[in-house]
Amino acid sequence: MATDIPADGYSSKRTAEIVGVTYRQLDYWTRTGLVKPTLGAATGSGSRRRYDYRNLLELRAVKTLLDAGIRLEHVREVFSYLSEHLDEDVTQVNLVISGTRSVAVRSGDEIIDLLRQGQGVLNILPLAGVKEDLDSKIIDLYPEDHLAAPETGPAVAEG
Amino acid sequence: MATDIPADGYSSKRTAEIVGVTYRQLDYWTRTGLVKPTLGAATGSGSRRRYDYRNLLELRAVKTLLDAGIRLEHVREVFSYLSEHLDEDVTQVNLVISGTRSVAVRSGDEIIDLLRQGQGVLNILPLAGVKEDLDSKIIDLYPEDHLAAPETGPAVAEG
DNA sequence: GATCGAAGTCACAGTGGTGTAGTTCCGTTG
DNA sequence: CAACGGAACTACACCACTGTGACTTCGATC
Repeated sequence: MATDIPADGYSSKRTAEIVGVTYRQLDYWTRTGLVKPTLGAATGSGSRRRYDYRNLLELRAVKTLLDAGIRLEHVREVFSYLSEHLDEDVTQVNLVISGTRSVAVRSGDEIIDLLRQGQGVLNILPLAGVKEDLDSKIIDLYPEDHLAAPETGPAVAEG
Repeated sequence: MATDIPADGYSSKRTAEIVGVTYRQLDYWTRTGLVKPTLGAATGSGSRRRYDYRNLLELRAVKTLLDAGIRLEHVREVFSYLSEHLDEDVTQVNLVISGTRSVAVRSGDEIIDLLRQGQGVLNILPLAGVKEDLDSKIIDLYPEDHLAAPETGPAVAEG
């Protein structure tokens, strides 16, 4: 099964399409260190970046936060935390951002608890939605590639 | 009792101090229409703006959202809604921002419901905290003025 | 009507990009 | 194997937004 998943990931252009940002924006984010293309960073003009499925998940979460009106600077702060926790069962977790603190929260009750102590604003990002959006976008754009999906998602790269 | 509350409100400088922003920032927000000093807009160099207690509440909410990393542009969108609902018992309400939509939500259960349908990010601002912070800041900075507080808050202006 | 505090104005800085024009790598062709 | 062509990274200039600091100008008050 594992050999069904090409290991060469996604190109910048394709990643941008899937995530729903411009190439220039993805380039900017990558150059400024917001994301690191797991399967290969750029080494100069003509080299190619390679993003994996997890990168896509991260990028989609970033875009969702930006669309919600959160400043990129703030997303950056939050993001080191988020990227460590995308491994957990993403569909069961809500990301809660309280000021500069972030936590992964599993149940609604926990969120209510946080609300009670709540200083400032809670930003709640249901990660299940992020994954859903991402997967359907991949299938949408490249249905023919979507033949052997691993548990982590479609994750089928271009070939 | 009503006569105990000076009707001339708060000057720009004082408002900035209480809300916890620079004078220049408050000036910028006011010039660009984010807030309108209820008790008197500027009519040219040398004129004086006058903010009332409700303005302070609005401004404090704005600052809280900004501190939470939300873009001013987004705060502007949300704000027309918020300013209409600051009348309700502020200490009982949470402001929930979902995308560009805003709602006032009373109980935690309602928030959980919103989370379930949740597209994108929920930004939750407990307004009780906003009022508390504001009031204690007023008393902090100007204890001698705090003699006749109306139900809406300290609301005692300079004189 | 002088003084002084606050509003106005202008220029500039940092963030978060975007458009365009190279530049380089890499696979293909001759 | 060398030249070619295209994809995609890079560099540079430029934009809007969100301020800030410095200086000017005006209105209220004494």
